[in-house]
Amino acid sequence: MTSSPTSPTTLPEERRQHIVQLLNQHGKVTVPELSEHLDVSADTIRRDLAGLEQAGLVTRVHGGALPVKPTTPPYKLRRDANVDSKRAIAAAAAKLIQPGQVVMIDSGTTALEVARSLPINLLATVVSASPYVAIALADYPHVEVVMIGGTLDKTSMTFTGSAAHVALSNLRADVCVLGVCSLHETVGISTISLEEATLKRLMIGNAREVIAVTTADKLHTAAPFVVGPLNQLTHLVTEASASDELLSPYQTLGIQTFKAAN
Amino acid sequence: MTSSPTSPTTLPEERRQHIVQLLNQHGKVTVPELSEHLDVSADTIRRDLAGLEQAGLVTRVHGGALPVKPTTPPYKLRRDANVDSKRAIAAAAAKLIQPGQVVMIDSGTTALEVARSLPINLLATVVSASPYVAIALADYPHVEVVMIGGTLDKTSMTFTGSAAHVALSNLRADVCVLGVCSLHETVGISTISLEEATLKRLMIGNAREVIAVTTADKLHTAAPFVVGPLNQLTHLVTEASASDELLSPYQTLGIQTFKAAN
DNA sequence: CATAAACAAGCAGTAATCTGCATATATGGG
DNA sequence: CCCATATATGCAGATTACTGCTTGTTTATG
Repeated sequence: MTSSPTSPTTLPEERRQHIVQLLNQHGKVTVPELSEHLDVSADTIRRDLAGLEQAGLVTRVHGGALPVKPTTPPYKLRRDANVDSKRAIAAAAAKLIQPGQVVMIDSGTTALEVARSLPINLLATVVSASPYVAIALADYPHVEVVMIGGTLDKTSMTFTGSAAHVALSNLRADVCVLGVCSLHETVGISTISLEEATLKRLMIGNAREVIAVTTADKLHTAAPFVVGPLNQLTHLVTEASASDELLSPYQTLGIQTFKAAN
Repeated sequence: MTSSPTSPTTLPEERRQHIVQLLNQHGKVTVPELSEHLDVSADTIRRDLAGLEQAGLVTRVHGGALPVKPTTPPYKLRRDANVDSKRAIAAAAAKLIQPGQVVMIDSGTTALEVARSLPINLLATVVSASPYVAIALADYPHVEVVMIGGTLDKTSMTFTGSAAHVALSNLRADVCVLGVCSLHETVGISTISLEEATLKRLMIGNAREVIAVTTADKLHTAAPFVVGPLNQLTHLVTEASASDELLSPYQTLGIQTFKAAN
């Protein structure tokens, strides 16, 4: 039976890591699916899942496994995380927007709060690729809302793809409000997906001023996909709890830094 | 692609999480509605609800379930009195959507309810110019959401303008779900704004089938801006209360008419 | 009070799971 | 080189979970 000429030896541990990866990537895994994909029997998969649950890496359910944290999309979880500090940051950033400007607002929870913090009578044009931003500004009588269309990326709730790329390429804004994933002194601006990085790069390139809004825990960290160097930022708004030491690299680059009134 | 021909499977536990999510989102859930939406029998739903109540996640009531704590749902569109009849119309229209199709969904509250009534494991591509539709479908694992960008028209909550025009011109859909403003035997399809009429005309022209969804009070009425003749419609879904007399003009045109199970 | 819908309990078929056991595949000592 | 041991895997039978259907009962509503 097991007479495959070259047995591509897959280590058990390697296979288990693969299961965890598939789960995080796909949101769920089923036993038959894994059995076929990894070319082992369903029993082996079940034993793997039992071990992974013991290790706290998956939640075992009848028929397969789900992520440990409830399967609600990542975005909805983040929505409720540190809303207060994000709102304080957003309020500080909103003051930097001048009447009459064309403003790009990134996706991401902090950037969304900036949209919500804008004064209700503001006269402006707001460009965004996030449906939440569009809905948040629907009641603003003097704001013209321009949406970047495309394919919905469900983890970041942003419209992406070539259509978004084309639409963004033909725009020129006064200000861009960037919801930053990670900022690092030497790595620069970075984020967790390639598509996101590409779009952020376009937004930065097509705006005169770039305001980065971020919680303090994102400072001095890095993510896989690099957007560009730090000196493309013109303003940085973060929490009051951020130490001066953390902010000094940005100030030496000529970036205006602001702390939220926490 | 490693796509097997078997239909995408939904884990029981996954389905229960969906129920909780729908409950928090809608403020209430009914057994028939969940049965339709999740594509399982009413008995299974009842068993799910019993288990969820045991776990303290829902409060079981006759006919469905309510949140554990009597919260006021943040449901902005709820002030609309005929939500229930719109939802019934939407449920009937959703049955006309076949797996694998490319579906255009118009803006408007009834069309939005169609999106919300689609079975959760539907495999499809949905094109829309409404941010609410995009958000409603964000949790559908096998639906690709394509957004038509443009300038936000705040009265209809649709993205319009030349950008939307261009994006719609380059699309070809299997079916279009049209939220109709007015239908009249001699005037045809009409609506209240020029921009809306233009976009609806484009959507109709680029879809193989056109399903109009509308409450009965819109039948035999007219609005200022004409979209096109009635015979461009292929299906019409309306309330159970609509008289046969009202529907006969459409049937003689070869339009398939459906009444919601009210 | 009558009717239709919703419910609960039980039954049967299918799929998933669990348990014990036999067979490989190293790994290291004699 | 041979063998004992631990680990990993697959298989077979018993058990459990899930689902839809049927029957009789309860609940809501006009």
